Amino acid sequence: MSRILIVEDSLRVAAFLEKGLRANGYTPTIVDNGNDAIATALSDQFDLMILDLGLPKIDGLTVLDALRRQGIAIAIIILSARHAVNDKVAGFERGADDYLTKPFRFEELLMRIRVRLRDARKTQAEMSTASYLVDFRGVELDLRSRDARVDGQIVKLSAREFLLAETFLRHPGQILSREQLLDHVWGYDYDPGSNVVDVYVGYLRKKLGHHLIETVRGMGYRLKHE
Amino acid sequence: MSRILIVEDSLRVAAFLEKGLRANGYTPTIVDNGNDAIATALSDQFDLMILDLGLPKIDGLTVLDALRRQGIAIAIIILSARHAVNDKVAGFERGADDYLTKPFRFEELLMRIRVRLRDARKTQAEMSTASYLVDFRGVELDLRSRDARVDGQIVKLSAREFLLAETFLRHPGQILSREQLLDHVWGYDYDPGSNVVDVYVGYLRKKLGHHLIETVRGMGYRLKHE
DNA sequence: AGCCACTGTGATACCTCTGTGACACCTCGG
DNA sequence: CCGAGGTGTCACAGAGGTATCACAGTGGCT
Repeated sequence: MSRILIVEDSLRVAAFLEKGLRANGYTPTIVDNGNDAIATALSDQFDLMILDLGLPKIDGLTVLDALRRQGIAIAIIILSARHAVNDKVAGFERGADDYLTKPFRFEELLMRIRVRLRDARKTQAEMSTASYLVDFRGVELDLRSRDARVDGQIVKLSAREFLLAETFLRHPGQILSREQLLDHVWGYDYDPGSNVVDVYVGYLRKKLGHHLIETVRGMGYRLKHE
Repeated sequence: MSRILIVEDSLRVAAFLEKGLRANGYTPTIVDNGNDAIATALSDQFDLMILDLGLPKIDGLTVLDALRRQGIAIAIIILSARHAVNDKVAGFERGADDYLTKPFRFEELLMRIRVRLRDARKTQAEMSTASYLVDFRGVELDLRSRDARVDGQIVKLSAREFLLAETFLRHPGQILSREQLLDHVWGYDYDPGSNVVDVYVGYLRKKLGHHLIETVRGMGYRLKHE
């Protein structure tokens, strides 16, 4: 299983990342400053590093420099609160593999992680030819064309609807709380008091069929699995 | 077995915690103020601390700060009477591992304790595979999906019913008094004069089969064990 | 600019679950 | 066999979680 090093000083974001990665089968480790980041990346075997640029004392870019100078080949995905293109360019020039601006949706990060790791198990299946498709009981999602098909019939989904549907199809049978769905589909800092999830589950049901998504009262929703 | 430090000034709650933890195989120690909490946590070897925020003199958050500043890595679960989200965030940011609002059900605390203690030694793989199932004579509870199955057939249980069933299955053959069941399933400050337990035992019998739960007159109920 | 699809909010209707109180029933000791 | 206290069951009302709708704002496209 892939080991991921999270370098992030905000406890809230770090916890969000850890929880999400663990739930998706990765083994995350958290450090909250540049020194530890360098030390840990050098001593331990990690497959990928998620690096926040806005660190106190030692800046993320400095960490990046230090690692690359020492010839550490670990894949690095940069997180940044700044919208400046400068950071993005600077990051790539110093050897980052990918770049993400906060706030981001967890699914987006996951996707990039999968690409970077070329994860033997899942991603290969997902990325190689045939499997741009996610399929579950007559409902297919074509990740490339963003089309959905129900029993062969093409159904148009909006961007949000598609993301939500994808999240459900990737976790069949598992209960997904409103909070989890907000994190994954809307981004981790979205207003928790909103009822968007309810509304969009309603949209999906109308488009994909009412039998597909089940309500688990007090817990959340899930794809029916029988 | 794991040693747990309870930091709680309310005698009633402390007693409730001690009794419950002891009954579940832990070894609890009680202190009722911040000074003792810090001193004990520093001197003794505890695996986990249950920390009430509403302490006199030295506040719980202060205790948390003091311990973390000294590099004590003990797992900490916070209890708080306040519903303010502020406390929750403040707690996490100062290094608490989990958070529970009073009044809480004992089962909920137990669950969190189990997660925290297991975190320490067992790996992710062990947690995700087995042990989400509780099984007893043809009745299964899937803790993750909140499904109940009787001889393979899925039976829908409400949240309360599920909790009650879980409590019985976790203590097969043991007589559980109405008081114990109230503590575990409804919360420690629930009106002791209520007959909810009787009513819900009735619901469970109807749904899971009348042979399953036996009445012990004058004592309580228990899972039949032959 | 005008159109249109999409997104998210707030209000409201709906519905399940929860717990109570009343009452019937059972069991045991006298 | 009777009474008392313990237990089982039911209907109901309140609480609170969920579904749905109309609408306003946004941004892309022509």
